[in-house]
Amino acid sequence: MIAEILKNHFDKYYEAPLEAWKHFAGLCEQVAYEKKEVIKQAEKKERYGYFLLEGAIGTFVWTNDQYVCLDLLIESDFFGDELSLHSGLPSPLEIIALEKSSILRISKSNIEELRKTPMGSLLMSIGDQKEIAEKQKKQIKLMTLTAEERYIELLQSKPELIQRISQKDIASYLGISTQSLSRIRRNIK
Amino acid sequence: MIAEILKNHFDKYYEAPLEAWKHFAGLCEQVAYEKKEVIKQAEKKERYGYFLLEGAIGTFVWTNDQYVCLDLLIESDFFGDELSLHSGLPSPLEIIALEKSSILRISKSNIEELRKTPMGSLLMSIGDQKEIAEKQKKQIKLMTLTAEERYIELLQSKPELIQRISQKDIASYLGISTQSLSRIRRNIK
DNA sequence: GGTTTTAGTTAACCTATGGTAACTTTTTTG
DNA sequence: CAAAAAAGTTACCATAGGTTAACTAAAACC
Repeated sequence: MIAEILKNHFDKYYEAPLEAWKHFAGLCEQVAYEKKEVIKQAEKKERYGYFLLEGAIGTFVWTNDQYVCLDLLIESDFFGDELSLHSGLPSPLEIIALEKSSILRISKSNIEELRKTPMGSLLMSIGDQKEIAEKQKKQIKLMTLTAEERYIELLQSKPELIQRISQKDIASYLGISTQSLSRIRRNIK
Repeated sequence: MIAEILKNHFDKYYEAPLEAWKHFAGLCEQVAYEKKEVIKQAEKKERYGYFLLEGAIGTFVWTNDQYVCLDLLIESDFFGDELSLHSGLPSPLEIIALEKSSILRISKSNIEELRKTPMGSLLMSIGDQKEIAEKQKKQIKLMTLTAEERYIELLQSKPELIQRISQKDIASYLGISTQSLSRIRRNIK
């Protein structure tokens, strides 16, 4: 059943038989987080990769005296502090459950196990490429769109996210103050 | 000799015997570009990965009515339109030689060949991770620093780049107008 | 080598967004 | 359920950075 969710989510990128996903799911454990619970602490080493089955999470970083939201996610998708996981070093990223969430996680050692299989290494590579593409798009938006345009774009591309995530976090994700977001919301109504 | 440059550049990330780098170099061809020459055209498919031996290049994209510089590079480093190369689809990225440049390039089929070796797949993965880390840093800077702070940061972290690249391109890379960059340069002197 | 094109500078003005602050609404907690 | 804390709204003012425009300097081209 979890294998089906994984297969279903991944079929658009890479088709593998259900058996393979069952094997994948077998390497994972399911964990539950309450709202506001910390999934990965800042300045610590990450030891897992995650797949969000149900709920919402946010990735944050405290730099240059500001708390910034780098990413917001609602089910279903992979997430994690990939850089820390890969390098084995601590990173400043903090990952927090923004709703009561059900999460699948896979340990670093099982990831390495998986990476040895052709499917595993392909999955990692696809994951990296997806992440690069996402970050490139985000950079372009930050550089070319106004705050209002970025909000409208998010509203159109991820309407459900706007419904479920607090405006505080959405403002931070868009790189603006909560007051600006309030003003923008008023203006476009 | 080219193998030595590659080994030297990569030793900080991954140590491989010179023989392995000779094999790598053997899969590449050396090409020369004049200043302003287009290395990869916008909306075309990328068929190569590149290593900049000498010179300077910039990655640009035309979106939302603006010409944005996504990346600037002086020797020696890998670069390319990775997303197009990996997906096989056209991408809007344009890569341009900003100085007379000497470049090593490797075809998509040779990359696939290389990826089958343990060293090759590790190199690709390291490259992806480096790119994700770079983009994450850039995003954080865009979201937390002012234009002036971003310029000073670049000045300190890559002084040579500031010397060699035109202010037009640096301004675009920093996400500001050339007039603003002029003003900033005057203010900090 | 002179002309045209491109890059860089400066100034005046304008606007989007940040910061402060006071207030209301919602959520959390004992 | 009441009290406290957090989230969201609104208004006012301050300012970083964009835009336009006119000018200068440097590079590219015939």
